[in-house]
Amino acid sequence: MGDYIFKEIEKKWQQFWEKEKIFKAEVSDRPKFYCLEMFPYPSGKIHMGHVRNYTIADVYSRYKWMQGFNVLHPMGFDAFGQPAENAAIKNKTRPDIWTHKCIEWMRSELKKMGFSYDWDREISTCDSDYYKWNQWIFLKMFERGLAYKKASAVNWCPSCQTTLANEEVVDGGCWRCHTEVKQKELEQWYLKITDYKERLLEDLKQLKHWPQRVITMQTNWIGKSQGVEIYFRQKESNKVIPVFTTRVDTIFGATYIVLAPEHPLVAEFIKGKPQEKEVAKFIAKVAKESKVVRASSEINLVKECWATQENKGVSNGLKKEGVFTGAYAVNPVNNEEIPIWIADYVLMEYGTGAIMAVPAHDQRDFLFAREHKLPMRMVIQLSDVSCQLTSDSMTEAYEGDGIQVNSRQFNGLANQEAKIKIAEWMEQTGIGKIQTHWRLRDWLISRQRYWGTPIPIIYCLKCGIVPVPYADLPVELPKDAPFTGEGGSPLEKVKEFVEVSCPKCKSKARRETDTMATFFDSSWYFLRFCSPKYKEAPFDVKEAKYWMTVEQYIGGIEHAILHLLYSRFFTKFFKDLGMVDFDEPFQRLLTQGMVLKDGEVMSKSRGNIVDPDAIIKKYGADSLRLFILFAAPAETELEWDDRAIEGAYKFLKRVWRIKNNLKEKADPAIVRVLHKTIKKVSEDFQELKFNTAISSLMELTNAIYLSGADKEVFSKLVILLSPIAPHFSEELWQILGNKESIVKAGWPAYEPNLLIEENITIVIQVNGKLRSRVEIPVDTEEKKLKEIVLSDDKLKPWLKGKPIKKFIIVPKKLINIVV
RNA sequence: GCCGGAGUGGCGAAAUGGCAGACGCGGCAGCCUCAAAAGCUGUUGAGGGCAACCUCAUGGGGGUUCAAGUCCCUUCUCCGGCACCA
Repeated sequence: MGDYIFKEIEKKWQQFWEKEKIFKAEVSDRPKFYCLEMFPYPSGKIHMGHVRNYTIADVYSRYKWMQGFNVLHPMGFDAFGQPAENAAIKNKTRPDIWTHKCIEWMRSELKKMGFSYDWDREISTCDSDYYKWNQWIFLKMFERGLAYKKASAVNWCPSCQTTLANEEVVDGGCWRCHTEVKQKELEQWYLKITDYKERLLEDLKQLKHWPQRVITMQTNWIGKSQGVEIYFRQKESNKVIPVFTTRVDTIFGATYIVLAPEHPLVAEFIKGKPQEKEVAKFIAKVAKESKVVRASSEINLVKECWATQENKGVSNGLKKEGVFTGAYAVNPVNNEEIPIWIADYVLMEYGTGAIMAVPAHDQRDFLFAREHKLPMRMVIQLSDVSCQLTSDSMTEAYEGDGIQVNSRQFNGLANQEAKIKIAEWMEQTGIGKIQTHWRLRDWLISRQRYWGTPIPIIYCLKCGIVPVPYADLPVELPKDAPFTGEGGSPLEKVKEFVEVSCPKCKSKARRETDTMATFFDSSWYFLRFCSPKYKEAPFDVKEAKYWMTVEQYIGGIEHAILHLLYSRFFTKFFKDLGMVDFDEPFQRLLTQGMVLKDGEVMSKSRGNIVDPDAIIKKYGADSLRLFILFAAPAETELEWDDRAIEGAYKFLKRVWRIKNNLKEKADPAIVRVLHKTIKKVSEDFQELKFNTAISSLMELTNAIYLSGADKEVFSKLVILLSPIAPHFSEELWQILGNKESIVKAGWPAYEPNLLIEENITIVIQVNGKLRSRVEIPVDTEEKKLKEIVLSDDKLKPWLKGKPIKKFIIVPKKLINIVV
């Protein structure tokens, strides 16, 4: 019979699946399963990262189909974004035309992989049917005060000519083009994600099946820290200076306080003092250093500059510069007068912009105090009396736990206990207030770009900011906009778009020309997939109730913060609107590893890209799928290997040949191996451990090569292989005489009785070292077993003349004799 | 600096505390062939031994245990996240 001609086979079955709508998802009374992968940006070509991501999801979906679930496995395109504009400038085309061309091409490439999508549910975020609902959601948020406009210094990418969210600044550069990010004062739209900070943090606990590292990253990003705001006063003016600390137990050790250079009270404090000039000079100098350098991750660069310095035991390599203001503050717990300094290591945007400095117990304060010869006082002592710290002998701050000293009525308490007691005492006396600070900031969504969702807002001279009425949605992007590549949004230059009449008073008004960050689009697409053509709302509440939540979500780790945090935020917002009844959209998350070539990420600039299309042409999609699953566990990095893909292809051919040599009746031994394999593959699929599932399928195949298989055994092998190599398996399934798709064949069950072996091999160790093994019937009694073992010739030299101290029996496995 | 994760043959990798290296790639040998390709069968951690077999091996050093790649302590290296966050 025929050879394995993957080209014909793959085309045939792709057409079959599409025509027969095998993977159509419809609400039914069967148990549902929603398997979702992060939808791609339509750049035109798929890369190995897509192949890996979507193959993992596809195998799992097909496995769920075969188990009898009603599976929702949709695909769409995250189609807004800057490359379309860049292409428009470069190729003198329109972004919509370019994007749709890319989508078409990409869709055909995905189809060549044989993925089991319900293509009837395809969405593109750049279609007004979709982005209309972005605008709808924005308006709902606007009504509730969750979308607001604010002037502030924002991250600005000079190359993309647009603003960036904090989450989009990576190592001080633009996440997309890596250009150094600048600060710019602008009026911009924000979403009040901070209103959800408690829930975003708290509900992480519900995510039992998310990778720990994603949970940790989000926790850090939200950055909750609990402490006390303490009210110091300036000596002369009696002005309150609030200071935030998480270490209220060290309050008696505060020997000076430090304000950020931008702190609003600074000017007042230095006025008329001899220090005035020097302080002003210092502030000017700090202001010149860009905020990016001081506050963002570009610190890495600065760190390198300081790397040559001696910085043993230093918590960070930055030098701390500062000046004395000439003013004094009063410590409210002991009325001590302490100097007020200004330093660049205190940031205005965190806490209150002022700190109490405790050099003995904070490393940064320690370094600063040493540099400027400021006093130091121990207030936490080691609990070990034989080993006590003194402020003179310390080479670094002691930040650990201990016993309170020099702390008046709190002396002798453990510092953790004192922390609570002091905080309570401060609340009672009004010295301070228990408070929580957060790292999370509101989400900046304005972009000065064309290819995105227009923000549905109109500016009227009389009425101010006016939302576009729901009935007027969508605010459509004008198709013809001038793409010059010069600064500013092309939308500003489209008169018909900008010039409108006010929806309220009908007078002349101006339309907002900013568009939304594309992460807005992807924050709710998983809900749209439940009812992609719904016309009344972003999604049909009834359909979403059936399909949501997503049982398995699969995508790259690069979205651990951005997309996954925003999606969680939107879900909570929809819950508040009463549209969904759950807190979290994604039950289980798998972050797949990257595909590398020669130890490096595949990229155009490195020139090490392996094109999936070329591999499909040479070996077929099934071999590619098999290889990419087999080469490494799903979560770890995968090294592309040109030779190993050949191995995958060989394996398929090897299975293919079995059909020519089927026996009438297979040996019972092979049937037992089959059932073992069914068990192993089922368990591994459930845990998305495809590499070991495949290796057990290879073992079964090897066993069949040794002793042969009958039709029954071979059919089962083909079924087990079908989620991985679907075209290949459908073809064999048909050759075996089946009329229906193998997807409908059902997932095989294993017979537990067949897994029980009659004879088992027991390993015998002497003093933990392997010395012999015996084969015995499963039900051998311990006494008998002991007899057999002790008469084993191989053991004689090891046991001779030595008394047996212990005889350990691990049932059905191992015996260890200790002599 | 803090928080995660990882270090196992030439390579990708397996191992509920119980035979380390399953499965595959590559290598070597053989069969088939005029030859090649394809395929099939062996073999393949290191060292020693004619052999049966022995010794050593999961980044390093300690420990717990009858038994450790796996648990604990310590240390080194690499990767990722956060970072003058008070």
